Amino acid sequence: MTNDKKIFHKRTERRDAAENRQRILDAALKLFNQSGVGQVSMNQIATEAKIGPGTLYRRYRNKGELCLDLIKDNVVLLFEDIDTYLEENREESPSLRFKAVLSLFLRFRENKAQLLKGVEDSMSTNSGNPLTNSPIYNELHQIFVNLFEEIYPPESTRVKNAFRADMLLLALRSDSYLFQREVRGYSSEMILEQIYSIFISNK
Amino acid sequence: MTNDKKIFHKRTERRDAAENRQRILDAALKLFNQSGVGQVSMNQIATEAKIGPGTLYRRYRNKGELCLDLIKDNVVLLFEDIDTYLEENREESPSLRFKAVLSLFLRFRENKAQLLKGVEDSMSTNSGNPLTNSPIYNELHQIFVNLFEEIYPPESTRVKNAFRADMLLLALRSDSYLFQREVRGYSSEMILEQIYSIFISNK
DNA sequence: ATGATAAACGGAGATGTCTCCATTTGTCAA
DNA sequence: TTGACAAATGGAGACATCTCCGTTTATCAT
Repeated sequence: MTNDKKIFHKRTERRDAAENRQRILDAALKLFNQSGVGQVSMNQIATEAKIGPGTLYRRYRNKGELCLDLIKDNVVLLFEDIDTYLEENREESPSLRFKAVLSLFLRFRENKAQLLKGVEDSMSTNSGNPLTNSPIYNELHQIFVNLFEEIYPPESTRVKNAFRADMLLLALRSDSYLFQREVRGYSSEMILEQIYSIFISNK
Repeated sequence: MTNDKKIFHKRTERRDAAENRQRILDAALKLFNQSGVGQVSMNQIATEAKIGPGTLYRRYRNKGELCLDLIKDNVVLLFEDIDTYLEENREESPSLRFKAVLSLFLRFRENKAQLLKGVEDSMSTNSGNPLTNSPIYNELHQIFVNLFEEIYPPESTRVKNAFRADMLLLALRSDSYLFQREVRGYSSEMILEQIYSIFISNK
């Protein structure tokens, strides 16, 4: 343990780097609370953290990565919650478990709406599709595929469950979720209900 | 006709303005073909068209509006095709008409993939949701809602058809369509089939 | 024709993203 | 302790978006 660095020939994070990291996180959080994630530029964050822009960009290639770092703990918790629920409720029907997972995610989405939008916005600006690149969505995709496989056995449906899960994830992305929330005026619960009914054919 | 301007107290577009408009369109088309829509900046277009950046931005608030102008004719044609089809096939089943409209749109999407992506990209960067702001998607939304109402009478489904249409339009957006096309490796026909099967419950 | 006027123009500049690289600094081995 | 080296730094600068505003110009009424 004390010798990890020797054993693996890997240097530990330099002390000044660790300090800067924390200063960045503090600065970002402060500015985000002050003006909203969308309004804050990387430059402002660098200035507030008293570091050069280059330093900031080496650590976080864009604002999305910074936002992701800021919610990393919550993401881990979310997936722990999901795993726990799924393990403790193996006996429940797949559709009920599906709804529960959806519900857990939507709660998370409501809590971290701004930062999550920050993540997705720069993902789509910088590197194609949020679906592909965000680890969050990849992991969710796997979870939903598994549930769908129980509900729609591959031999009984013309739709590939990976595709079905892709469609579901579209509905959970910030832009579409917030659109339903703000433009169409749905509550979180109503959105859940609608999504559920579309993806679980209620025979 | 010769007196529209007098009658309506509206000046006609100035000659130099009209010339510039055409120069912009030509320049944009040339550069787009040369390097791809995504790689070309507004500055480059302004330079190529031999006008100042301010002039370009007054006419088109962003690259998306320019792209939209470039495909406006095709958009009109698309909706004419859809209207014609729907009028000539009133007797067909709603699901068949649904699939046909989907097919017409996907053909359009394949033809104008780059420019359409250009439109949607700046829509989402600049003004929230492509769903809301693009006239194309608004009109499609209406068409799909009408078809859904035939297939799923409001009293028989828990899902609002406006919501269903919103979900469908998500699947038709550039980023998700191209994701299926390029990452998942589906052909246009396979995507059509999958979307159809998800939104038309095949009892 | 011509002058008043609204429209169009262009380019400077504010702000933002992101890269590059000369310089500094912490760390580890000797 | 020290010096070599990898890691980290910061800021200049390349480009991009987009705005603002003083200047030019086409058009219409007279």
